[in-house]
Amino acid sequence: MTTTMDGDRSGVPPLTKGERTRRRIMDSALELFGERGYTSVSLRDVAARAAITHAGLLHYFSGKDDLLITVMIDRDKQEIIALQEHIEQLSRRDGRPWTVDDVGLSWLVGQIAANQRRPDLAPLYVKLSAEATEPSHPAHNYFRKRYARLRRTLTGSMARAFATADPPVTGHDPVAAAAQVIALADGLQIQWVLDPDSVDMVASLLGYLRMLGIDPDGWALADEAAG
Amino acid sequence: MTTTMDGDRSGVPPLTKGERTRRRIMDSALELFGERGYTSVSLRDVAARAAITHAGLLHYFSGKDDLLITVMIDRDKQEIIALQEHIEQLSRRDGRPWTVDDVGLSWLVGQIAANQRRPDLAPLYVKLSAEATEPSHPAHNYFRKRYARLRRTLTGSMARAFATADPPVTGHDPVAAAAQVIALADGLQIQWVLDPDSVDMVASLLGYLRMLGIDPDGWALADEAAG
DNA sequence: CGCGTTATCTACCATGCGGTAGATTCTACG
DNA sequence: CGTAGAATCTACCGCATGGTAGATAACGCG
Repeated sequence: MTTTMDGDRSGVPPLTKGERTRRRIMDSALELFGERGYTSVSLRDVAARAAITHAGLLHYFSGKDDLLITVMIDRDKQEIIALQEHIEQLSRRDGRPWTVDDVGLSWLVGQIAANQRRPDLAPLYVKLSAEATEPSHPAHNYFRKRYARLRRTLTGSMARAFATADPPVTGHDPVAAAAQVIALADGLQIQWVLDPDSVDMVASLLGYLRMLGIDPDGWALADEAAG
Repeated sequence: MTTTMDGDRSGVPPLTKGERTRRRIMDSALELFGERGYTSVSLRDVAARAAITHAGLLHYFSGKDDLLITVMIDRDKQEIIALQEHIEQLSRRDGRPWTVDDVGLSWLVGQIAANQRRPDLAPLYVKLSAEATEPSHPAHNYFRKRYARLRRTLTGSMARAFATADPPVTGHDPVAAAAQVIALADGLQIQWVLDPDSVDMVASLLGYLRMLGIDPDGWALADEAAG
C-alpha cells in the first residue's frame, strides 16, 4: 500500500531498519491524515498501517503531535527539493538560469494538476489546514508559516508574470493577486474533493490567470508528482 | 454567552420549555462546532454549554450525527429566510420586484463581510466543509448538496450580472465563474481565519468581480448578520 | 390542585484513546 | 559467533467518548 520493502536504490545509504520503519510510519501517517484528518486518526491506526504496534510507533515519535509536525515538515522539504530540481532541469534544458519567480505560478498549477490526477495530497491539505485553524492545534503555526511563505513566493512570481506579460500588466497588485490565487486553489480543491465532477481545477486556475492578463499557454506544466 | 433566557418577542408562540432547551442545545452546538470542529467536540461539551447533562441532550437528539445535521439544516433555513427578507425589503424600498439572481452576488459579499466583522460562522464552515470531505462523514451529503445549490444559485446571479453590466460581459462562463467565486470566498476564509491580518476578504472578492467586468460599486451591501 | 407527560438527572457500560513500563526479540557490527 | 544496543511487543493506566437504563423532578393542562 505504501512502498515496497526492498526498493533500495543502488547502494549509497543502506538505510538501517529503524530508518525504514520510521519512513513507513511517516508514509502511513500522511495517507491516513489525508483520508480522515488528524484528530480522528489514532496512533493505533497509523501503527497498524505501518505493520507495527502503537507502542512501537512511540519509539520513533514522542507523541501524536510530534508525528504530525514531523510529517508535515518532511513534506515541505520534499516539495522544496522537487521545486528546485524542476528549476535546475528547466535551466539545463534552456541553457538559462530560471528562478523561483519564473516558474512559481506554473509550478502551483502543476501541483494542482498532479493532485487532480493522483488524489492523495489534496484531501490532506484541505482537512489539515481547516483543522489547524484552531490556535491550539499542533499544526497551527506550521500552517500560518506555510501560507505566509506561499504568499511571499507567489507574490514574486506574480510580479514577474505581470512584468513579462505581453502587454505588461499594470492594473493589479501582486500581493493581492498572490493571496487570491492561493485562495482560489484551496477553494477549488474543497469543491473538487467533495465532488470531483463539479469543477475543473486546472482550467479554472488557468482561466483566472488569463483574466489577470497572464498567458499560461506556453507553460510546460510540471507533470511529475510532488513526492 | 448564547441568548438571554427571557428574550421572548411579544407573545405569539410561548415556546415550551423543551423547545427552549432544544434551541439552547443547537446554539451551543453551532458555537462549539465552529470553535473546534465536529469530531473534536463531545456531546458533553455541547451539553455543558447548554447547562444540561449529556444524557439530557440525548433526550432531544438521537445521537451526535443527528445533532450535527439538524443544526446545519436549521442554519440553512435561517439563511434562506434572511435572504428572502432581504429581497423583500429591497423590493419594497425600490418599488420593484427584485429576484435572487439580482442580489445573489451582493448577498454573498455581504455574508463574507458579516463573517469578517463578527467571526462566528466562518470557522464553522471552514472546518466542517473540510471534515465533511470524507464520504463517511455525517455531513458529507449535506455539504455536497449545499455546494451544488450554491453553484446553481450563483450561476444565475452571475449570468444576470454579466447581462446587466455596462458594457455587458460576454467572454465568461457563468457556471465556471460561480464555482470560482465560491472557491475564492472559501479560500480567503481559510487564510483569514488562520491570520486575520493577512488578507482583506471583501476587497479581494470585489476586486475579483470587477475583474470579471461586474461593477459592484453601487451595491448596498447587506449589512445585517445572517441569523 | 392533581396528575400524566415531559424533561432532566445519576449511574453505568463498552470502547477507544494517548501514553508508559518493562520484558523480549532482533540486528548488525566487531 | 557473541553481544551491546536498537527495535518491537505485551500489558497496563487513567481518562474521555457515545450511548443506554431507569429513577426522579419539573412542567403545564384540566
